[in-house]
Amino acid sequence: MEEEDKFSNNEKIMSSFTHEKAGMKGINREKIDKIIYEASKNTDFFNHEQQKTDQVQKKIKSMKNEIQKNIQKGPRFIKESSDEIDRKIREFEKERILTETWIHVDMDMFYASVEIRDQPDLADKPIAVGDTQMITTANYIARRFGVRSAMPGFIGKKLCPELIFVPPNFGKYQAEGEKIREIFKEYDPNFESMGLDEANLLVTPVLRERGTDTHEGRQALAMEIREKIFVETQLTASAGIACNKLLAKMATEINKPNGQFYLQPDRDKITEFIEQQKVRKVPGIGKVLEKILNELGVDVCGDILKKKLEISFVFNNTSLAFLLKSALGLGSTSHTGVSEEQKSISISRTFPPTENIDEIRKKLITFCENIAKELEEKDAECRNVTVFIKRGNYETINRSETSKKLINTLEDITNLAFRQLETLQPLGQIRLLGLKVGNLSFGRKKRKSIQSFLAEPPAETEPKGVIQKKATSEEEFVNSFLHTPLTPEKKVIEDAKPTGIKLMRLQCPVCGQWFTMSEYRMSVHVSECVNDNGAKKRKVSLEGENKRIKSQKGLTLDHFFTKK
Amino acid sequence: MEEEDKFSNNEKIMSSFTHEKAGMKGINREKIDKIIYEASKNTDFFNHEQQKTDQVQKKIKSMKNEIQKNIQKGPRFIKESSDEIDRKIREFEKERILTETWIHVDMDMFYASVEIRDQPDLADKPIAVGDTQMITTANYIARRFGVRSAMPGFIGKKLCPELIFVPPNFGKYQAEGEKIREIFKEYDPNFESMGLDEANLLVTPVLRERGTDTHEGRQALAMEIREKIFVETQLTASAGIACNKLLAKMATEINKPNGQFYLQPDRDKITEFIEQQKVRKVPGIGKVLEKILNELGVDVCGDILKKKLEISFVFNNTSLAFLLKSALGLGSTSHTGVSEEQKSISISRTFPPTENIDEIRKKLITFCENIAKELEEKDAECRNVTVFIKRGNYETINRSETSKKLINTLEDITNLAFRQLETLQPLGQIRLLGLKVGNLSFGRKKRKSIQSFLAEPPAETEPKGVIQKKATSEEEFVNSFLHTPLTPEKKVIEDAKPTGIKLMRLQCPVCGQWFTMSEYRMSVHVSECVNDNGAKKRKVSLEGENKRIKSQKGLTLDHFFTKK
DNA sequence: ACTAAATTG
DNA sequence: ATATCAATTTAGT
DNA sequence: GTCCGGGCG
DNA sequence: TGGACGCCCGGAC
Ligand SMILES: Nc1ncnc2c1ncn2[C@H]1C[C@H](O)[C@@H](COP(=O)(O)OP(=O)(O)OP(=O)(O)O)O1
Ligand SMILES: Nc1ncnc2c1ncn2[C@H]1C[C@H](O)[C@@H](COP(=O)(O)OP(=O)(O)OP(=O)(O)O)O1
Ligand SMILES: [Mg+2]
Ligand SMILES: [Mg+2]
Ligand SMILES: [Mg+2]
Ligand SMILES: [Mg+2]
Repeated sequence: MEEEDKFSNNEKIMSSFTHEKAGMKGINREKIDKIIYEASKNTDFFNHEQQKTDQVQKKIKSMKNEIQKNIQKGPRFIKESSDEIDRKIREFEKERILTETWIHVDMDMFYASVEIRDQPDLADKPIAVGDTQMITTANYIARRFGVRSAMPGFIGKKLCPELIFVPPNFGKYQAEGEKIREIFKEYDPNFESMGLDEANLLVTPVLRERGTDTHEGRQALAMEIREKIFVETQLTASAGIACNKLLAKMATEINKPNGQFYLQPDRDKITEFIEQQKVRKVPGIGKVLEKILNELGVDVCGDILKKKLEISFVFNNTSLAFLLKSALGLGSTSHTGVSEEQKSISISRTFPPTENIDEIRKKLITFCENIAKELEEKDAECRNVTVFIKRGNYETINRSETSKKLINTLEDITNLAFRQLETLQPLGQIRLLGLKVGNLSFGRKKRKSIQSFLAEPPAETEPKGVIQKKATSEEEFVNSFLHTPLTPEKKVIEDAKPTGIKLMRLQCPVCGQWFTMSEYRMSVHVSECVNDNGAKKRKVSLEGENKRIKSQKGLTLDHFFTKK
Repeated sequence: MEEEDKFSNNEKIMSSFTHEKAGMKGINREKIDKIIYEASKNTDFFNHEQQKTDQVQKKIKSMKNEIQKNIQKGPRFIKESSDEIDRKIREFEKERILTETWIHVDMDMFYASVEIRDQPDLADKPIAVGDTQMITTANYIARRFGVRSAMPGFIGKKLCPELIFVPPNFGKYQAEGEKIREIFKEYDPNFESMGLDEANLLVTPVLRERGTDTHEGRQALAMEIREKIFVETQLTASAGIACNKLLAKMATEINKPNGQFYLQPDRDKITEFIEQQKVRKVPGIGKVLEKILNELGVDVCGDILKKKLEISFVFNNTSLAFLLKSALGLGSTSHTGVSEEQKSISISRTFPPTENIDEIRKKLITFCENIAKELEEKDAECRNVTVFIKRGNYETINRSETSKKLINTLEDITNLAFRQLETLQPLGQIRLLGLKVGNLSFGRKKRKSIQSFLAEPPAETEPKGVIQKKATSEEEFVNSFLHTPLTPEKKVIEDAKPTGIKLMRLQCPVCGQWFTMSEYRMSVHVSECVNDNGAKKRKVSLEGENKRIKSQKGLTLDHFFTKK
């Protein structure tokens, strides 16, 4: 009974492992949640999550309060407010554009897919890429057990005792990512990439050029892109086809994996689609905002319009516009002048909680070395240095300092970093340390003029360094990059969904190689093969360590919505 | 004809020398403006003013545009907007408080008054305190010619060839200011002082205590304060009595000089008063905002309500609220928790335009010395250093830098200042140099903890200084503080206005001294004189240089309006 | 400028 | 027992 | 945090 | 011929 209560309390705790996000309907959710709760309770992590949830609940309470306060201003005020919102909606609606076509492509269970391709024995087993600490992704078999991205491995194992952990090979994913981006480039040289395994392509020009800007033509094009990806990588992708970036992205998930969904560029069709989508599916609505909206009675996007008045009382104009546009299925239809330059470089590591300041210092030194090296590689300098930690109780704290002059040397970075580390003392138990540099300048060109050089402030670091030269204990980073040779797939890949591509093992009459591809695509291959194109590309391989993928620009709402 | 055109163009140039501000009705405005224009045209100053005016005109144009755009949204939108404003007005109106009494006291032609008191020969002549460069104030005789505060002396001389320039004696004004503040303190220990010569007093407690919280009692109290001031300083003051700070201040001017105005705490009386006041009289509305409002058809405060819709389209919520509250005669009725601590210290000087960087450097050094000295005197440190210049064309530019650590030494300040000076190069012709320090900390106490001390960043100044030790060329500062002995006034001071105090030369039967005072006040003096109070105070004199008055907190709207 | 929080893959 | 890491944006101060 | 501009006496 | 000085706040970036 006590347990019961705790659990039902806990149900309100926001979970990152939403059942709304990945592609699986009608799973034994209660059982999964119960297992997660049992594995979570009484941990520092859980405790911290609870505190965060409490904060959010407080916020929600004050929001509800604010709503009541506003409602009590009387029917007149409510009328005025409603009218104002409707006016906004009309404004937004005016900007609706249905004449562009976007295709959003996203690889299926990307990391897992790569691993399965290279170890076909895994194909029919539940797998997770990662370790008992953290799962980056899981295949669809494992997902049926509730296994998710961002779930600690030990919980995944509880949910699915058969679960096999595959250590990540980041280099491979990077390489596959480059391959698909090469393909994207053919269809839209300015494609917007939102992660290694996905991109939004404005394909209106291609469609017009080909004279296939029709319902069928658009779907055929998505199919073509996906096939090309499969040919180049032996990995399946899914796609969403719609008239703007937001809808294209949201459509992608509908027929995942290895499927695609075409949302007709029709006002009514769009409404029908969007109004029944869970708000959490909207990029930009994460677990916190979802929780808030749920508490306001908003479950699916259609509810946003139903509760627009309440929403307008508690969100600022930017957020209100964002939510209304989402609910209307309105999104950016043109390429956003996205700033290409990276804005920050960071490195962080989790370790067994320690209070030992000297250990921390050593780690920080190696972080500085890493960052300094990366700055040099990228011919960059920085002005801001941020040191951040996560306490034993999962509190995170960061301290930063902005230097007046550009810096890039190990010495300068180390000095600033250590100054910040000191401000964090006394440390107590700490489980993560991180270092970030920001305010980047690339290619030490933009020295405005001689004057600014004359006026350059002196270095803010002390000449005498705390630095221990070359403490390169890089054993954390594994060397496991080499691409495992392809093992030919025997089985014909089946696809139950009508949108799936019919794939089969076919031999190229020119090069004699076997491929898993559609018949259409084989014809393409043959002509390519004559020119000795396809084969070469597949030999590309990268060298380096098995680091995590860095320099992936963060996702922003700008990608999906037009600003104003 | 050409001249004509230029002049009529020029009429649109905003003049600081508004005819609305000081107390004089129906003067030969055209003639005055013409003279000012003739003296101004073809000067760098005028050219710069014109550029600023052009900028404002551009802004006004875009505002009018915005208004049109909004109006064209249709009657429905206009209705909604109007309703929203009316709702706001109703909200504001709810907070109206009529039960407090504020008395705002302001010395008449303050500096001039002091000079005339000490040189009674000047009493019947037009005088201006200042020099051919700049007039700080003028007596009422000179004002009739159009002579104004902030007017350059040579223009004043053109307007009034008889004008006599009296060099300022800042020390005296400071001393007189202290005297009146002593008096204010008796009536409201928390009085809010807005300048040397004025203050807002919340006198409700005194009135209640005395049982004189009536129309008559309030006016009598103002009279009493003014009389006391006259006794202590031989200077006349005017007063405004109203239910909030804003109205009290605005009321003060009505019967200036040597008069007072009582605005009854009655909704209708207030409306009648405020709606006919020129907007420029509202503290916070200066020449730019006045110009903008005028162009929108707003001349007097009543027009604000007439044009509230248009105003709401082009001003943000803060400004809109400010304007609406002004128009409603709503102001703060309680003491604002005003931050007492000074926020910045600055020094600046105008000189014949020069390009000589070394001269500038020398000046900057002496400024640094001044500032460092002042910091020491005030037991203060600073973090921000700002260097600013005014170019030959009156453009002003400032460059600032915030150090991570508190500084107060001559060396540190000099180094930061020079770094900023360099960023201003190439200087070109420059007519003013200034130095400001901000982010002040007083009484080097608030060292938060040991950690913050440990983490203190190293000094950001170079040890090797550009400093030339002791370049104390202080010949700019004149030693002219000694209080000129009082010359007894012969004439009986006349007062035409009913609110004026009947003043006459009276001899005290106790001390035998002659005073200019009312009979009522003489009775008070006699008893004071027995206790040897009044006499002593008058002997107080300050020592020091004839510097400008510093450390006078800037005026902010907070003083008059309630926030939120 | 600095800090915390939210979000994405 | 065991809860990532890189990157970005926004809002508050 | 920096810079500009408006405002007041 | 020639147009001050010291202080404050708010907005934009
Ligand atoms: N929280 C995370 N932490 C670290 N890596 C992640 C995380 N989420 C996703 N990734 C990595 C692993 C994924 O394979 C890859 C692409 O993410 P994503 O497209 O969202 O899922 P997925 O490709 O694994 O499955 P699917 O797209 O089929 O739902 O990014
Ligand atoms: N630009 C300026 N504007 C106003 N006053 C200034 C200026 N520069 C210096 N001062 C000084 C001189 C004034 O005597 C003193 C008080 O200002 P203020 O009360 O506005 O005018 P005033 O006391 O001279 O005349 P009155 O109050 O009778 O209109 O501040
Ligand atoms: Mg994916
Ligand atoms: Mg993805
Ligand atoms: Mg005055
Ligand atoms: Mg005054």
